[in-house]
Amino acid sequence: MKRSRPNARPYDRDAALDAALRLFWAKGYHATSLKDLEAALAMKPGSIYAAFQSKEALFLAALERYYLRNRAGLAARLAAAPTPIAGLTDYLRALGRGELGEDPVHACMLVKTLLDATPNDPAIANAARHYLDLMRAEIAAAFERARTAGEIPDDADAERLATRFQSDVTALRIEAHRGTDRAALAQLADGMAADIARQCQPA
Amino acid sequence: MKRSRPNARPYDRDAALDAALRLFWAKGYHATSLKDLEAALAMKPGSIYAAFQSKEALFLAALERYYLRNRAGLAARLAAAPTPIAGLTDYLRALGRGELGEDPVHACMLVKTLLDATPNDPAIANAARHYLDLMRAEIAAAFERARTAGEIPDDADAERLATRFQSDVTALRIEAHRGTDRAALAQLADGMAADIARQCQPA
DNA sequence: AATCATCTTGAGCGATCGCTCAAGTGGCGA
DNA sequence: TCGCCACTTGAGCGATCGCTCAAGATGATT
Repeated sequence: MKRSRPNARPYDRDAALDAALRLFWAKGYHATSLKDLEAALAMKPGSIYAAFQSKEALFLAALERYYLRNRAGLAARLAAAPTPIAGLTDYLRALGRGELGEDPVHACMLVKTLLDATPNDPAIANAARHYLDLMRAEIAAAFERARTAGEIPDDADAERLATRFQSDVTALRIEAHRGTDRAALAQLADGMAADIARQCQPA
Repeated sequence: MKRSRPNARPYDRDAALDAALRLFWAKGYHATSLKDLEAALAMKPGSIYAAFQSKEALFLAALERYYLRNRAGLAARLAAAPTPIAGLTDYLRALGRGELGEDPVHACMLVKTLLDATPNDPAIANAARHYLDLMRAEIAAAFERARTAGEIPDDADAERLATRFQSDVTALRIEAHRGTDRAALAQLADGMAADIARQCQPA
């Protein structure tokens, strides 16, 4: 929207947002300084403020980007699986094996942001909460699809299952961030996936 | 150790550490300023630096305090329960009902610290990781006790169960921090407790 | 009451924070 | 070829950061 007139070497908004995302994800909002951003984005402070309105706005843009990617990653796994439940449990198992290509840090950026946010940053905390809600809704929708497809019992509680699934994903990512070894991580993910699958069987 | 000579109105080290713990827990290390600490501890900067060596050292002292309390809380629950497994599952259920008297914020301070720490604060990240390891060992020991008491099968993997249990606690606390309503939280905790109990039954 | 060791005080240090804006740069149409 | 104007630049703003230390306050001892 800024590039209305055609001249001057433009900054690469996409690449800049990517770099900002990586940096914010790794260091968190508070610990990331403008100096850090200048280096990572290869932009001078003036340019950063011309392109994005403020450090907070840049963070929010990066967070949205993270959310969209996360959402797409889950959707891709679900689309590739034969059934919704298979897709969800595959997602957990892949997460435990580091097969989701999330290189830099491992804890979920939404969770990191939620825990890092203070009452001084209401916009940031609200954004993180909102995206987490959207992800949970996405998961719940998958469980709903499983129900209408007859994969899980009619009386299964999709909301409850989604909450549990999201908790598992959160815990798994934190465990990865913590540095738990690959074998234990895979074992943990498999256990979670098995429990989710079990709860999807008729009682 | 500082109070070797008996005079001058002394600051209350215990109360100061408590206030620091509450503040750091709520805002995190990076977002807490010396100004905040001055207000919370009712001490001037000079006194703070005389009593504790630095902001980082004060944080580490507060974190240790948090760990000791957490440890004591778990031990109390285990001691009050008829069996180790009953104690562990009770702990989860109590956590889901907010019966552990952890007022201020709800996410685990060790996890918050782990996620907030950057490579610039190696001491802080290491301390958080270390305390988390100690807590996991405490949990694993409880599962071991359950095994020698015959409460769970001989071939049960106490380390694996402890990892899973700790993940559940982490996720549950984050869910509470997020603001999930009481009913859903209790439901989530009950589901986790049931799964743990199930994994403790012979195959 | 005077002494003295101890502890508290708070102004303010240098560094860094997020951010601004006047000056400079460079691709484009004429 | 040259003026235009969108865009970038970077020195540096005021505020705040973590922290220091000379000076003052305090209470036990004599």
